[in-house]
Amino acid sequence: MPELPEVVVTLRGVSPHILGKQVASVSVREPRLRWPVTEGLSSLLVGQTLLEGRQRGKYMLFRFASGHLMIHLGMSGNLRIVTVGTPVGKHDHVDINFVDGTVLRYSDPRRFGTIQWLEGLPEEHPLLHHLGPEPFDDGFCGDYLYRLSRGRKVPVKQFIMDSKVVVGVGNIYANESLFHAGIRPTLGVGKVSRVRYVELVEQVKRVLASAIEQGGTTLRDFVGGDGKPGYFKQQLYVYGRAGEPCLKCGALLKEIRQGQRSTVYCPDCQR
DNA sequence: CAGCGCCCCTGCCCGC
DNA sequence: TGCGGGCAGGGGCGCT
Repeated sequence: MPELPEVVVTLRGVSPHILGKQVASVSVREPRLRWPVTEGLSSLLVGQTLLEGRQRGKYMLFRFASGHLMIHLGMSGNLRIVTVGTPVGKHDHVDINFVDGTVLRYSDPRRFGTIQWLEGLPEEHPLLHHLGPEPFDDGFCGDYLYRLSRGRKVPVKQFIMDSKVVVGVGNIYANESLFHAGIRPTLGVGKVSRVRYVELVEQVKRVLASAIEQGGTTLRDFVGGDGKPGYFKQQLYVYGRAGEPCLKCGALLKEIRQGQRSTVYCPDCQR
């Protein structure tokens, strides 16, 4: 589920409940995630105080004095705040228990996520090392995409979903951004003009920002319950609407597959 | 190096 | 109602 907006909103949602608090214990009920949960996580964390929570792409980074706890939600993960003694569900794989009884609970049915302890600089970690700019960075601009794309042939949709190009643009928002920019997802990147990249970047930023904004209001429930925090179904123009009429021009939206993922576009608005 | 296809896993939805 | 197949929003890896 989580695309960048969900990650950002999750981080904002859980942070106030755990920042500045000391870890009392850690339980890892299921270490077999995408990569196994760091061995001995408990002894690495216990006694340390959470100093900061931030995000790099879809990775969340929680800073402690001696390192960072890195959490990725994969496709089906979520984080929420519960209290000690809250019954454990089938997919509640990891708990970080704080001394005041607050629990940061990680849940992930498909186990595509990851929880790793990092020593040293997070940006030097192999999983973060090659990441491109954040979508809201000034460095992510039309000119950047234009220069990076010259001489290449990848379809523009795969290009903007490549984390070496820019982080945080997942399938849904790639579809949506391309729609709003009027660019056909299959178009080879080398053929896209500079002005069109300027437009695309603008749309990526706008679409992500509005999803985050929407999430901030829809999704305040990180606390308590067995809550799946329920992902925000904001207004999507193309994703999940194959065969339905385009909301701008009425033409029927088309669906194709690119890199094992579904692409939906308007054959009239996107060229 | 660029560009593909594969695969980790469970849940859910659809059609029979 | 039960069951099998296909599909899901991530993303690294290994092969050509």
